[in-house]
Amino acid sequence: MAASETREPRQTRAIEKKNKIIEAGFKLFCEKGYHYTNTNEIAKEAGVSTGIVYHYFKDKKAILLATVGQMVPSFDHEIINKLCVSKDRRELEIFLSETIDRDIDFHKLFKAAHEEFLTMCHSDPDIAEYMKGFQDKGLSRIADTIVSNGSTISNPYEKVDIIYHMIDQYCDAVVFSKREKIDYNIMKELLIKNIMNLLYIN
Amino acid sequence: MAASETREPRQTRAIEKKNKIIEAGFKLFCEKGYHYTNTNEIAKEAGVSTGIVYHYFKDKKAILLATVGQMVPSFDHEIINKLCVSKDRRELEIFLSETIDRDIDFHKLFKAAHEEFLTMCHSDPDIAEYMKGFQDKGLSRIADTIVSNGSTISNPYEKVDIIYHMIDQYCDAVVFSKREKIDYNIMKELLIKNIMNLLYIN
Amino acid sequence: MAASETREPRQTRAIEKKNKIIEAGFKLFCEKGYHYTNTNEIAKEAGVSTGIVYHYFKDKKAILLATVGQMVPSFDHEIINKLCVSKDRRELEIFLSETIDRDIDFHKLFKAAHEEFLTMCHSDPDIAEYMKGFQDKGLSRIADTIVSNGSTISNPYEKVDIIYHMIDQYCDAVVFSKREKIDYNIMKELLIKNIMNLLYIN
Amino acid sequence: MAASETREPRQTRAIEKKNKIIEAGFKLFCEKGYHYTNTNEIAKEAGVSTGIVYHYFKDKKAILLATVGQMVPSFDHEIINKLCVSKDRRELEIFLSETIDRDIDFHKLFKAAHEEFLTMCHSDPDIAEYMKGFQDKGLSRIADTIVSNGSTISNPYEKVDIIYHMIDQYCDAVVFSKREKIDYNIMKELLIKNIMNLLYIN
DNA sequence: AATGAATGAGGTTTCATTCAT
DNA sequence: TATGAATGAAACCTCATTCAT
Repeated sequence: MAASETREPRQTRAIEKKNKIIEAGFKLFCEKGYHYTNTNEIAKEAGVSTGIVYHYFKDKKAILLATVGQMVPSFDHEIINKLCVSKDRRELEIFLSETIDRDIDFHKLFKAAHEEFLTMCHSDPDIAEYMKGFQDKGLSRIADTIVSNGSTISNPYEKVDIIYHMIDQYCDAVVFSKREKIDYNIMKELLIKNIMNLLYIN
Repeated sequence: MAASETREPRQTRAIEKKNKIIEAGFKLFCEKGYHYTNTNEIAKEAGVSTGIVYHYFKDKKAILLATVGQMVPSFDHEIINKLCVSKDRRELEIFLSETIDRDIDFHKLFKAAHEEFLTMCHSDPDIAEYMKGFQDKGLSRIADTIVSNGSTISNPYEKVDIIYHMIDQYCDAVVFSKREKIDYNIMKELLIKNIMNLLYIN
Repeated sequence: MAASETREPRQTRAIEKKNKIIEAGFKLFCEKGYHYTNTNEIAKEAGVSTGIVYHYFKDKKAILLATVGQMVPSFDHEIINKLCVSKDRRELEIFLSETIDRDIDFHKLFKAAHEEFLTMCHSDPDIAEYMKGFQDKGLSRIADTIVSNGSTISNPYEKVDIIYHMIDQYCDAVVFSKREKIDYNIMKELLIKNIMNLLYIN
Repeated sequence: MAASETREPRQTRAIEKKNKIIEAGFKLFCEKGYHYTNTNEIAKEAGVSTGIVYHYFKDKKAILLATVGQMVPSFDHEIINKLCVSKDRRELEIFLSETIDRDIDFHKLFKAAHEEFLTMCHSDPDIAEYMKGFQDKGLSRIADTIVSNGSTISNPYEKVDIIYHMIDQYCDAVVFSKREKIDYNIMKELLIKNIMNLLYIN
């Protein structure tokens, strides 16, 4: 889909320019939301003309699709290794804690756009399909590795999914909607304990 | 805020008309999303004129705010009682299972609008404030009752929050983005086990 | 088709406004051509706002379609009566001459738009269909009357068509593309003689 | 004017390239109309770059002007000879019939573009001038030959003009806008009879 | 309280043309 | 000569909101 809707530039300068547009779009989507960002602003932010935006992207939505890659936290090999290799509970807890902290920073930057994107999945089938594929790949890769590493963890696909969203939700709450009666440090501890428990549940 | 932005009609017919508008707005927001629904459509769906919409609501956003009440699942007393009173694990698990099933139906109807609303919380302070209050009230009421009932559950506010979002997330996945590799029945079992564990963690 | 693409206003003032838009569009299409006239200009010329244009017309093309009625010379009863009733050749010739003169004036006003419209028939199926129907009705009405009046003229449909276009073409030449070597008075005489001949050919 | 607006390339390859552009433009103008064809499409169809188009042509209009030569049927010597030399009515009628058939094929290919071009004559003085010269030359050449051949046909310029447009109109109707009530074979017969009559009218 | 016509700023997108390479 | 990325004015159209009735 992306291939038919976005022009793939060969030359380095062109790639840079395309990336500039994606970055500009991403930045503005995060700051103001997709619907409150117009294409002229994206062009201006990217330092290019309006027209060139439509040279690289079929339409405004195609820019949004191109930013998805930046909106989903990269499930890098570190996470994967830690999760399945490390058998030391304490080590894993510390790692989870660090991951959560990193994810909070990520949310501070991208979450608004990410969530709007999720929302649009519900009204726009194109986006839904695209997003689903993207998240699937990321989460499945983690679970796949767990499986292929011969871990004893049962139902890894289901667990990884649950854990991912628990962390995601926690970070979102910390960044955007701190409620008075909640102690977010305690909450984090509970979260980690709960995740640890989930991992080794049968 | 809502009070100052929406005119409260005294007469029954007027109230009915206002409610019709809210319902129409809610229906369309759910079906198409806030930004893809225009006020003329709302008026037509409600069977009223364009002008009268602006008699009852300050602007389009005010209609959205008025629909929030319908978007958050009612945390009724049943839930509250079961959660804190029941000490029988098995009974509680069954209850959780039923609650999840009910919540899935709720998602099928309202989730799209609900999520868009959450998204807008991030870019629109008015909405953020309004929404926070709303959710706060619902979730806090549960935790409050747990506390006042002398339950032995620790950190009830944090736990209720986590549990709420875990269920929410699960329902969303079931309704909107079923992933191939995931068995949602197993996932549900894991979820319940995990919630049970969380409740009695220290 | 017209019904679904144009809103039919009930109230007199609204009808007047709609007509103003049609007139404005027509005027500008004649002066500058359809493609060189933009909707803002039409609105301004009509003394209305941009938005209201799209309240009455689905899109710019719908305005064009609405102007067709004014672009085709009205084949009024006078023409019809003269053509079939009058058996006096001399009288008919004079009448043809007058008709041609009147048609020249008509061309001076409308021909550019008319021709552009014809052109668009070739690239736009909607317009083609609409135009065909319109011209069909006008020309057929003349031929129908000839038939129903028991005239001795054979093949009236074919003849009326040929004659109409001969006159049309002549007027167009007089108005727009006078060629040096041609004496348009002589040409007119030839035309009339030829038409008279055609009418009574077997 | 054309000379000053288009660069005349000396080298063969360049000439070929220019011709490719003209052909591409002509093809697309015929298929989609001038206003619905953009220069990028022309370049792509011609297999050249966008930029080079503007090396050979001052602007888009210049491409249109360059295509005119292909849009007017070539009034070749055959036609001319037949028309004036042949004194045999029957022979002439057959010839007219064949000419009309050939012209129908021509219309199938080129009429849309031709007509659009005529239309533009009315709004664009450059095109008007250019076109007038072109058609003038073609039609006048026929009439000139008639005159120089000592034909007895009176008012040849006027007659050739009328006849040309009658045929043109007939072909257009056959190709583009067949009306139900008309029998185009009968119409053709009438046309030929009428032309024959016109030729020998005084 | 009610209507729906009217407004007009602003959005997305196109495209003839230019320019750096 | 040749490329095709880049420009940016301008086009069409939408829609939240207002206003005359």
